[in-house]
Amino acid sequence: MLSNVSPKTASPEVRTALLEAAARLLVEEGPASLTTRRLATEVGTSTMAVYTHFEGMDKLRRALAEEGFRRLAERLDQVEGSDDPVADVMVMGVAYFTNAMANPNLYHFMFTEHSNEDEIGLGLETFQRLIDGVARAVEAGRFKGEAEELATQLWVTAHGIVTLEIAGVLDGEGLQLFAEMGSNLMRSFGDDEDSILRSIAGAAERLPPAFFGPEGK
Amino acid sequence: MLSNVSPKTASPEVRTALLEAAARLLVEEGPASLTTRRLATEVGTSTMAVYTHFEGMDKLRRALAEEGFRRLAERLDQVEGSDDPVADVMVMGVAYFTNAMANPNLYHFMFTEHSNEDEIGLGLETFQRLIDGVARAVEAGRFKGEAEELATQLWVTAHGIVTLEIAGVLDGEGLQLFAEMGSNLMRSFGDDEDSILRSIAGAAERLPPAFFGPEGK
DNA sequence: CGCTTATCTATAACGCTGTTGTGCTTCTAT
DNA sequence: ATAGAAGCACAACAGCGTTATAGATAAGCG
Repeated sequence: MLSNVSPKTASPEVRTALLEAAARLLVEEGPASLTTRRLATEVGTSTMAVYTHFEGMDKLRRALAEEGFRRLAERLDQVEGSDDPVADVMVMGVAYFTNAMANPNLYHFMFTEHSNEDEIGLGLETFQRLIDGVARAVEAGRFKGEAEELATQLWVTAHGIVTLEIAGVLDGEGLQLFAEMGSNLMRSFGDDEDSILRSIAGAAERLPPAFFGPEGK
Repeated sequence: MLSNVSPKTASPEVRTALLEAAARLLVEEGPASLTTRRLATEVGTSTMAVYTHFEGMDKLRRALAEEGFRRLAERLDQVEGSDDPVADVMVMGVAYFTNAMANPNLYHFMFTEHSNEDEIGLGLETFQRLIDGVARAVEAGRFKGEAEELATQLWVTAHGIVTLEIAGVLDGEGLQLFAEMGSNLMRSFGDDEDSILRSIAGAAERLPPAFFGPEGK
């Protein structure tokens, strides 16, 4: 490899390129493909770039986990609020589930890679979207209780289903199970059966156009 | 290392020693300590033992994941059946949660390492314990529905809480959350509030003696 | 402009990893 | 007793993350 045209100080985009290459490799080829030499080859640089723009593979992997949460937050932000906050939460739930199942390697990575103690609150900013949605349902009188507490129960259910589905023990019935458990959960939140059924119908109308399909690749 | 007294064909216990050393290393020092050379040193042999008794690190890791499910099943089998099947399920739930939180590295490993397609039903034999417990509650008229379906919902909830707790986002309130969500879940299974409260009281009596504490190490 | 300084990078090397090949030792079976 | 098989130690391979070193370019300042 000849040392030809090489920018020196003017290359903050190498960091972005590394991160995007890492995300693509993780999604398409799995975590084993995340090596310094492979990343360097993909970006067209040397392994030193990993140490210049990150502090090593550990920090790069952590940045990649954050990128995963950032993409999930972006997806959740695409869910537009309506006059039915419960339907909004349902649509967010489907977005969460669909996004996770479309990129299982990335989803698993997000909840695995921050095993280190520092900055435990990795996905909390993303989780705030769900809390806000639940808070609107509480304010509307549909849910009774503290928004964060209720949102946590929804998160636990979604996360449990997604991870077990990824592990291969749910035989692809994860989304259906999520709908069932989600309905029961919302009923335990104080919403009445008829309202839930109407919100399900309303949420269903917002889903079929493959709104959450694009990133299915 | 001199080649001194070395049994040839009469050593099926080397396989067990490797597996136990692997489990101990995983629990005490984390997944990074699972290397061929480290395992060989721990057992007092060479790295070739990994290839003699397993087919390589991949198969050894898979066997270790199975060992984790085997230990979990053993723990669940320690829960004695009583005349209150719902209380039995509650005690099993606490056993599941406590066992997982006592060895988070092993628990995470169990659901991660079978990423390969072959033999997806790794923990299904273990899961059968929960299904049987739920089936007794159904037969007793406490729960309404198909046992496997209800057990799956309990498993999803427990797994979601455990994994999020391990990830560090539940601030140690996992067990309390599990009790709350578990109660709501059982109520959605058709059990009435008073019966649930009585079963909780009955289950609580069987827990305090640190019945699930020994393996807390 | 000329010079210094800082930043980024390529190359090579270190110790580590999983894996494989080879040969020796020991047990089993005929 | 002899032939075969099986388990093991040792050495070597490519690949991994990481580090040290030196070269090349950009920016700052007289």
